[in-house]
Amino acid sequence: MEMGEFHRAGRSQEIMLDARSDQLVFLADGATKLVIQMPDGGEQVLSFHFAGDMVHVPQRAGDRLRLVALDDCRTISFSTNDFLDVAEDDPKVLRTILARALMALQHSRNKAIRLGRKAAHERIADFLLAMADRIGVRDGTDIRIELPMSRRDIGHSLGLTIETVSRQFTELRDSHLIATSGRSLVWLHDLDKLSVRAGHVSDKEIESKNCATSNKDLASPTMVG
Amino acid sequence: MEMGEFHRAGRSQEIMLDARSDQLVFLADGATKLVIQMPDGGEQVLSFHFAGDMVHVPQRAGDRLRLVALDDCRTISFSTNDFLDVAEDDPKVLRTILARALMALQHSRNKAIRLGRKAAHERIADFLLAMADRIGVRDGTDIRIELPMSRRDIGHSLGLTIETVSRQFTELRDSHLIATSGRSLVWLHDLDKLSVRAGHVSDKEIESKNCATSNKDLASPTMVG
DNA sequence: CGTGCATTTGATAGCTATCAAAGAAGGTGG
DNA sequence: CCACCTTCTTTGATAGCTATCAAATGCACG
Repeated sequence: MEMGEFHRAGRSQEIMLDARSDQLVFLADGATKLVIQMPDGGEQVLSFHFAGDMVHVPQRAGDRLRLVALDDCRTISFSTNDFLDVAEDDPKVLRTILARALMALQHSRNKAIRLGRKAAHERIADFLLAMADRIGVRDGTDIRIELPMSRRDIGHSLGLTIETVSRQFTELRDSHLIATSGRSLVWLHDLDKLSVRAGHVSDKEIESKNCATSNKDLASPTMVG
Repeated sequence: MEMGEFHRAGRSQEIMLDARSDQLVFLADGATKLVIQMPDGGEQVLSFHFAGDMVHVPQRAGDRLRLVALDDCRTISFSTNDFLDVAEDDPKVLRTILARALMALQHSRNKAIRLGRKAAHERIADFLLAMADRIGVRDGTDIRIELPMSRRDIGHSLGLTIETVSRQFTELRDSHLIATSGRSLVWLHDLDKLSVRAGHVSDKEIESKNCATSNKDLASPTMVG
């Protein structure tokens, strides 16, 4: 088997993969999006990935699927079969890969849940909470997020237009649930209210929560990408 | 490790799983749906499954996720960890499981693609093509499908209301692309035109196809469930 | 400091959800 | 075998939401 292939890519550069076989890509650093080009010219973002993530890129859809860097990033990619051939000696590795695949499946299912419910404000709130989980950092009582993706990417990920995404951000800003600065900085002021807006929990659940369990226990379907 | 648990279930009965751990369910016979109960009372169908399918039901969402029989079916379920503990001796089994998980991931991604694009007629056409792939049988020049799920299930799967699903069926019937009988029988008259309506291929691609490759070669993202 | 691109804002049209009611389908008991 | 009854499906009218089209503003970069 060959060694994995190392790649570096800058903002909006495609990460070129061997189209001759299924690929397993490990993202060492940075952020990427997996996009599919639709016949009508549109684009759909299937998932976002961050440092440490594993991405499976099937061969079948080769020419239509693209892995694109959202910022400077480094990757190592393998042919899935080659990788598994080697991993057969070590069941632990296989199980790790399987666990990651099942996690990716959960994320994808959660994405489907989001897209299946139509309200734009729910999708945006859910997206922000998912990003907070993934790349958010505490900043006083807020959660600060530096979004590596554009409004367009967000829209393509959530099945919304860029204008609708923007309007939802504005609405969240007017409601004092978030603050923004520039294109990429977002502060989440109130995770509870965002959870309500995301449709994860009802108002009542939030009320009772204040005197009981932590937010983590009530965690609902969130997702990355 | 314990042996897998056998289950039988009839139409709309829930298949009870051990909530103490992730479960791997093998569907020996029949059809099932994996549904999640939303806080607002709504339901979202994550996937449909048929004889031979493997379903992964994560523990985390235990009380909200339900595996429900669409007709008489038999299943064997295992704790994922227990199953993998045994499978470690046999890398082939692990790889098979992994391959199935990656396939489920592809299906889920394709579902996300469907839901991400808003047009109801595209979702319905895509759904019918996916079902044709899965459980369709040739019937002269048609493909005949016996749908085990209700219009409500279809709607919950596609993020549409039951009324919209019904209207789309009516429209396809009026366009002579399909015929129906009773609640569950559907005949697909023209896969090419359905592919166009599903947004898989453009009109031009269909025209050129008639003197070149088979439909399979042009296969686009379709999915099961 | 200007230039190009991303984002925001506004007005309108189209699509789907919702509400309401009629019409089939399949199952049950007489 | 038929009438009934429940449930599912179909059809219709309306309101609400989001896409689309158009234009202005803001941001980042050279």
